[in-house]
Amino acid sequence: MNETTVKKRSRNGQATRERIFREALHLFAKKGFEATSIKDIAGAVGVADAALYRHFSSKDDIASAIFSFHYANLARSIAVLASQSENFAVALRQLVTLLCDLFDDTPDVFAFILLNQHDHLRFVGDEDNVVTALVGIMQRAIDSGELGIDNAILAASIALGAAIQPAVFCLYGRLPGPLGQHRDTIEAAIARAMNLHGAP
Amino acid sequence: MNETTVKKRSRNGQATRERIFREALHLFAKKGFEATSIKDIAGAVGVADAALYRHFSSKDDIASAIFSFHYANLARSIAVLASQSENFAVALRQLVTLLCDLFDDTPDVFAFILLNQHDHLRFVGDEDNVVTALVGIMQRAIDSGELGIDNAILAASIALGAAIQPAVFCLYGRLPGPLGQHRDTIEAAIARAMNLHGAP
DNA sequence: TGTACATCAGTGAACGCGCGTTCACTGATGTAC
DNA sequence: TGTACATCAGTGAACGCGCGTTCACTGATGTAC
Repeated sequence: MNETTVKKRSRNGQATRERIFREALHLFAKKGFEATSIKDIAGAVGVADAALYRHFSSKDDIASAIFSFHYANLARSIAVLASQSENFAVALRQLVTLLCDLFDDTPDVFAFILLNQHDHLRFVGDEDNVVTALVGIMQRAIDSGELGIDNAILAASIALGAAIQPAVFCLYGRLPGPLGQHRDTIEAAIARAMNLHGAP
Repeated sequence: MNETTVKKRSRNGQATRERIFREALHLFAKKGFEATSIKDIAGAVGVADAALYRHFSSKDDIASAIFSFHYANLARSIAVLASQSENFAVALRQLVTLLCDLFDDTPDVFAFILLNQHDHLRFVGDEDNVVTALVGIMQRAIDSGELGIDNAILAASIALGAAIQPAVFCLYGRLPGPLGQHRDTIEAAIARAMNLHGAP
């Protein structure tokens, strides 16, 4: 035991809160919400179980906070990309790039959203909603004549599935990573699926 | 209390086993495995909790039996469809039809497999495996020159995602059902995505 | 056909375990004067 | 600057609850002779 191992007691709870946030994300992504206990999280952070309750009101609250933060983040990125792309083809390319990067750079975030979406999506409104943003992209492309599928929601689901399922295959080791190496193939396939027409 | 309500005691445990199988599937599909208790299942079946252990060795055993049965069933259907289709385009059409029918006819089965795949897929071998069957279809189409994506696994993931995500949207009420009404659009989109060429 | 016994499906109560959560408490850090 | 007090992050032990599972038992059904 030298002096560097002495427990520091800081009043900056924000730092601990962020470590809980990060470690819980990691465990939830790896094992799932139910299979992760409060003790697991506290152990990973290096504090007693009870300390978690200084920063979050419950186990559910931890998961909700993590999901809301990252999901809203993703939704906002998609909305920004949509508003900044000069046409539908570019928007599709950037969307695929965004999802590939998310998967390759922060696999925990990707896996967590993927695994836990069903428990949280019903609490997410239309604001900062990934699906809403995607459907918006599709509807604009229909209106401008660039998209050759007349149902925006259906088109959004097809494009999303075609982009996400390769990531799922990567996650479970069926497809070698990084996902980015398949980006061009995925993007081209989605572009064909969407039956692109040049804007009139 | 008339005589028709008197509890019958039959020695045919198979019938009870099948009711457990069906009710558990329904509850797992609706609420998920963790959120469904042994009491829930027993209540739905109309027996005491302990009776379940005459037919299955544990709660996990119930879920495993249900998953194995239906997943292997699906995998075999896909393998049959693959072996009986005269070309890749027909196989794709039949695959989409199969998945749409599965969703519309037995939504519980679809939802259960979708929600619980991650807990069970690692115990599934290559025999009777949905992904293996799909990749086989893709590889044959690559060999025959019909498929314009050179990575069979990647192509399988894109096609699967494009077919399944619309079902997920249906399941969560974002896309109006039945899924079958979108079958032609989905199938055409996947065919384009796969960059079909006529067999030489 | 009657009788004695074995088997089977199902019961109700209890068990132990792990979980999320609470509680009184500690000691370091910040603050008012 | 010193002192008294308030606040904060963190602790260890305990709690209660619900869960999956077990157990001894029941009574109807099947079977051997």
